[in-house]
Amino acid sequence: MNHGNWPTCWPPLIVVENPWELFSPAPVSLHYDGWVPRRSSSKTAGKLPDIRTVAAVAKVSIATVSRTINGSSLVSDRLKKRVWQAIKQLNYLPNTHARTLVSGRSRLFGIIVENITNPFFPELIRSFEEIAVAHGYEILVSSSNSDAATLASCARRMLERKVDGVAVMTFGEEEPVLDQLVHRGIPIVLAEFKLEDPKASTIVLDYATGIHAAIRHLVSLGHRAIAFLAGPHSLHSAITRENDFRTAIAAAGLPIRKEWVIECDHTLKGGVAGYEQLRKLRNCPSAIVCSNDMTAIGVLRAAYMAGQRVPQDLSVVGLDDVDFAEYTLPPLTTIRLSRADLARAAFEALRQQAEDPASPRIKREFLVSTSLVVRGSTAPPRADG
Amino acid sequence: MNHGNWPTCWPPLIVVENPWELFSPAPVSLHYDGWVPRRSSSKTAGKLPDIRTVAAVAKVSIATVSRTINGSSLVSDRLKKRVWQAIKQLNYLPNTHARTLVSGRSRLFGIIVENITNPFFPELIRSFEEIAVAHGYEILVSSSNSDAATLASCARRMLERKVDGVAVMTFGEEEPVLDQLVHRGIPIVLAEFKLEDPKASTIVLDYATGIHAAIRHLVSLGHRAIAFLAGPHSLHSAITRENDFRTAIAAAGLPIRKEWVIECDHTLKGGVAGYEQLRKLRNCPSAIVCSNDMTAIGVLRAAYMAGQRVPQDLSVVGLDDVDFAEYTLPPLTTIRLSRADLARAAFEALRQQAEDPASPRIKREFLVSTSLVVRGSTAPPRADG
DNA sequence: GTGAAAGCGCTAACAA
DNA sequence: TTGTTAGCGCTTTCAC
Repeated sequence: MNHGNWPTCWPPLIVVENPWELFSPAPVSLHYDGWVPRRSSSKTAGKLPDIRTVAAVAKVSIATVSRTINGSSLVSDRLKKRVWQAIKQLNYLPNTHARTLVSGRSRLFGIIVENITNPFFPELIRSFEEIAVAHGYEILVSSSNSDAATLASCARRMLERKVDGVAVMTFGEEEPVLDQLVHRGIPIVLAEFKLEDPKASTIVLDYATGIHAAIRHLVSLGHRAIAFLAGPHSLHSAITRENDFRTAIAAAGLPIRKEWVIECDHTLKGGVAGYEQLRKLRNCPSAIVCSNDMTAIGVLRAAYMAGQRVPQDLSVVGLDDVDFAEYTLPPLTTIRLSRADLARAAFEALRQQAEDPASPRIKREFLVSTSLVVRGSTAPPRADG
Repeated sequence: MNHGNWPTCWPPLIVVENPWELFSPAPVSLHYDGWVPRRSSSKTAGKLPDIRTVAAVAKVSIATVSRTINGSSLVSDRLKKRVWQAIKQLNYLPNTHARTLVSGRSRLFGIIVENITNPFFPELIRSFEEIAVAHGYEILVSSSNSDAATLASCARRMLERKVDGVAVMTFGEEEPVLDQLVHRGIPIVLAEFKLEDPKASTIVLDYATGIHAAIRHLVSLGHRAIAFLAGPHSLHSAITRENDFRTAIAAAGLPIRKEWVIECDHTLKGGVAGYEQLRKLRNCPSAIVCSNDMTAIGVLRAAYMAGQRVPQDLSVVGLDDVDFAEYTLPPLTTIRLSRADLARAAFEALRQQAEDPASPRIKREFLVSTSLVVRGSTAPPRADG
């Protein structure tokens, strides 16, 4: 099979001028003249056209049809044209399951996300889907909802569907599925978790750059009491973010108080809870950096309910830069983690492994960086703060 | 194939106590004693176990393995047990593509959404996935991004993957794909669009109830100048919502000014633009009802930037009640459209058609209602308003 | 109850 | 270049 030539649109633009005509509902009139169906015609009647039907109409062998579809160069232009005409006329669509069965490749990539209702992930999925479709792949999406059993079930289903690779975008909860996936020799990409397996790639997320920039920004504004609402410690990524925060604070020569670092859960609710815990403190910080945007938005909400104004009374910084961040009140200052970059890296990692596993120069590690986006939720602290 | 018995977890709980043990990475030691592989052993070596491997280990025929897997009652308990043991031992997973190829059913449902980055849809997808997985189905997600070509491509890919049905959740842009889907005899469900085809079902959305409640709420608060930020007129649902708004306003005995109904595009940006257009008016309305929550959140943002306070200076009502609505500033009063109900209806419609297409009492129409959720974005208008 | 065997629609190896 | 043919892994008759 010619993997490099899998047509992205159907049929490929080169051959047929307007591929979307294919989908016209016009009744198809077949010209089988002289062709005798291999099986009883009563069985064939009313069925969708298959490769044999196309071959019969185009008066070629099924191998030629297959070669044409797969962009093999071994077909003469004359036959190629006839085949595409027949395909068009019959409104034929190849059966992916059959192709997968014989070729051993499904052109399906799985993507498992932590929680699809966190806007970070739909944006990631959208980018991933766009890239995949552009390369002739389909995607299977699953949301693990941070539950080990669900995650395991996602993985099993993907295995049954014979995906060519899985992007595990759970940011640190992946252990339970790794074994099965790796054991079956399926290419995987992980975010932030290195695995000593030839089929596993890693996307290293450089949070440090963005977090350091955020701290510098806050310090230059005059803040000295900066809190951190961390993500759940079950997530590698949450721990990395917290560590980067600590390093940045230390680099700025600032103290870290134990009670200023609170473990939340990356949800809106968690942000509210974290804020309330912070408010109880005698020495309340003047700025809060959050492990993700959902937490930050929760803080915005809680501060509003408590009558504290952002940014006058309190500065808030998020992390992710979800589309929404621009529309919060006030617009959220946040550390951007590009979904498009992440999706690109994940896809590239999988594609390499799936299409050229033997290549000696496979890239096993991808870097995605972060940067600070300053909006309206940060300002100098109050003089008496 | 026994469709009613497709196991939801693997292997079914009835037979094996802890199915997740299956995924243990423990090296599998095979006992092929006496069994001769059908093809050369060099080819079989290193390959994933298939149904023949299981049959050999369990010392039964592949037919028995197949029957066991599919929950056929024609297998004795003795053999059933042996088969499940072999499956467990080999860590065997059936190949979905092969099953689909021969059975003609993929146990795959497609779901096409308008725009996955609108939080309404991830929530819908999550519910749909949960229900589908619980019934042994897998889902294929696609986002049409309100683009006809993309939509057509989604549909074609789903057709190639031989989905058993498609939920077209684009709320009124579906025409381009309907033909192909219906033409191929695939069951489909549409939101709000009735199609005269035996394979098509419709989910009727009763916006009127929620919209009437919203208008009554606003009127009881004292509002008389109520604007509507509509969705794009290319969407059936947007038009329905607008009509229901007009009816509700008329029912309340209020006037509708032409300039108070503005066509937006259901995005955050659209809400901002709509608000700004409204602000230019001499007789500015004291309340704005929006065709969806994204628009309403955009309005909240624009009003904040313009220095208008919500709800003191302006009341805002959304529609959808996305998870976020509770966390906007102020919390958004909105008309709830339950994603869970919608997902349930969509799945049920597809399942019926897919599993029992001949049934005389197939339900072709499902109703999902709406209700008003009052939060903090509505209040009496200013005395001078 | 159980097994043997015929394909599902397609690709790839081999022939011509 | 083109065609013939053997399966991919499974379900499903049809025998026994």
